[in-house]
Amino acid sequence: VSEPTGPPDRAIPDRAIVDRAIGDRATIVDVAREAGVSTMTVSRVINDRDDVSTTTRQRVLDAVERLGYRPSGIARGLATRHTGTLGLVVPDIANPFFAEVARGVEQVAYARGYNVFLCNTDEDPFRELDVLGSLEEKRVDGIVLCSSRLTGEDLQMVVGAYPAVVLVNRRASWPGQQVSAVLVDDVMGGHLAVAHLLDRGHRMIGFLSGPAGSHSGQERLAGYVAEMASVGLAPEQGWVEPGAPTAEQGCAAALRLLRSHPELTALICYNDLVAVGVLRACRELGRRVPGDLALVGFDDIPAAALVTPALTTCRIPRHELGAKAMGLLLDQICGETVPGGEVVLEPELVVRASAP
Amino acid sequence: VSEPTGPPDRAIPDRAIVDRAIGDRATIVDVAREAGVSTMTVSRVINDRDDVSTTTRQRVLDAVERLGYRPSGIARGLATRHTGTLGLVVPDIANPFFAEVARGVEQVAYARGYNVFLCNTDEDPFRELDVLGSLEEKRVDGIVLCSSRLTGEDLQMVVGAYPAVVLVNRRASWPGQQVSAVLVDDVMGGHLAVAHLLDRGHRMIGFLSGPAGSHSGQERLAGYVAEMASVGLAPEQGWVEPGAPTAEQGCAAALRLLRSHPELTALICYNDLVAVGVLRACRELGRRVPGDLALVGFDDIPAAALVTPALTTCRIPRHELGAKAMGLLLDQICGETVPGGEVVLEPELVVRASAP
DNA sequence: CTGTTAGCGCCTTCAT
DNA sequence: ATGAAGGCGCTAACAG
Repeated sequence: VSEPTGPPDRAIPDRAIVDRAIGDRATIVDVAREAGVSTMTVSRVINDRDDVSTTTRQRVLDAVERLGYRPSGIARGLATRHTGTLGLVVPDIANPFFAEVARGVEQVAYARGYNVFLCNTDEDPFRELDVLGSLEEKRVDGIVLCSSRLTGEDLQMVVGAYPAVVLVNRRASWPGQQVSAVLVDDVMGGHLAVAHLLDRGHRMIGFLSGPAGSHSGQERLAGYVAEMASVGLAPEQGWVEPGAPTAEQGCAAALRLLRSHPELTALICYNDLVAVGVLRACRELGRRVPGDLALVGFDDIPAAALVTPALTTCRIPRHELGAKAMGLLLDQICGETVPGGEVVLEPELVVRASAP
Repeated sequence: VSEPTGPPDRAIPDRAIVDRAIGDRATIVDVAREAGVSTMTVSRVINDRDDVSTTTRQRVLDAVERLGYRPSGIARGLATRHTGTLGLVVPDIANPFFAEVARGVEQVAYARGYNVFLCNTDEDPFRELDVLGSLEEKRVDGIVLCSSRLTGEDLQMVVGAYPAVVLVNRRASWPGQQVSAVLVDDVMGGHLAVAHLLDRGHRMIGFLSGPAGSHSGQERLAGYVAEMASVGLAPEQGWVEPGAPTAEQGCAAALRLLRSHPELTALICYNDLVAVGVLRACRELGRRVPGDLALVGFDDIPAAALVTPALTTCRIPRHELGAKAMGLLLDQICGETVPGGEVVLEPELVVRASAP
């Protein structure tokens, strides 16, 4: 089990400053006094319970208004043992993929009255453990954990520390325990891309498979191979070329692949960035897209629609990924559902100019 | 003062579920008993105070370890009146601009031991008030508020409700009170873009000014006019064309402008999306970029480097915007600084192929 | 150096 | 329909 780097020292605010805004805040006692009732009655009103007479309720409401009272979620959390807060852990919110996942997460949480803590991990397992620890101290009611880099062992400990956990883009289970998860069917993505190209008459279809270790890359490749096989095609070994998932490396990989295998009439790319690289390579080689080479990417990043020609691509439902994850989490927290549920989302082919 | 739509009902988790993970958590009392000391001593140790003997400290630390104890931030918050949590309010985290701001915010907060709540407003003032209210209930120590759509009146109330507030992209002040803010010098952006083009020999420089009501659009335009004037040039009225900030409308606006003023040799665009639209228009008109028309955008979105030709653009320091905002906020919370400080960040010209 | 006492603001249980 | 007493887990202010 890896050790988290110690959490940074908590800054202790100057008392005077804090008191300026917090010190003179009205409490439930003030409201009770102002309304001439007990704190219990105030509590009943602000929690919207029905065993309070209409007139009393109104008196309390008026007092609340007059004093500008806001119940303290902190005190409430201490008393009820649930905080109405959740954690979202992502590698990097500046990555548009996770930004959209976060949007889905936040939207559903907001709709159901929860606030969510945003934590970035920079894909660093130590940092991941660290933020997870801070969320534990904050006593969140549950967490959504995206693309965790934790070892199985660490992950098991983490899962045990929270009332509820949902994984995004990762599966995990141990004897007698399975963690809820939301996943994308990447094999299906490979299918879709190939099927579209086959349908347009292509037979010589290459594959830029991305980083060698990528799980989704492997799955997309599997879908490609299977779909080719379904029409009796066995892609040559040399038709698959790995490479880092950037435009630069995509260009380089495409140059290698297209020079050694000029017979290819279509290319499927690990993601849209790679596809953009292929566009560059083709310009260099004098091959026209889609005329001389059809191109299908993955992800549907914003730039996919902006480059020329616009990219046909396999869209991952990022927003839904987040929304579904939060839905699962909240159902679990509310006890409507037991942990271990799994949702697999299907990608969708967006047809644009690069492979019409 | 506008009314917030009522906050959604808070979901109350099923007791049994919550107890599963929270109920049997070790408390400071357990640790004290295990270590054979008082709770106060444990408190001193976990708060890293130095008035504890080394041997006692070790005994406590061992007990903490053995019991897997984690102090409750909730209980701590109630006792100390500061929670170690902050709020970040943005229009839409899926917008890459705010995603990068958020990254900067989170990074600095993390480094100083704080957790941040992420809230989206969808540019809806009602929703903005609503999330602000929820943050108030959570007793955050401060907030960073991006591109607020609130009226001055509402904003004033909001600012009074928190220990500390920093505005991004908006200035606000009242008699006797000024709110801290981080801003971008858009006038300077206009200067930079024009200066670069003048330097390359352009004189006939048009401006696609974006949405008519846009504040930053106005400022950029002012910078453009001033810089042109500085070399004795007074752009014709017709050289400035407004339009929605999308590729589609950018293309349309460029078509209008270039057909009515074919003499233009360079164009400055409200943002990169508009610039992408201009690229399309030029393709349609058979004008080459940068040969027949030089192009400068704004923002430096990821796609700016991916399109062909890659866009020369005025980069807004988004990450720094967030980082500086959080820095200001924390300094204020710690009492190192008084409210009202203002930081103006300067954009930076990124030279690429569209205006080499 | 260590312990005791008294809350922080709210909710739960049990009375009335 | 309303109220009184006690506790959630932790820390501040004082003792010793």
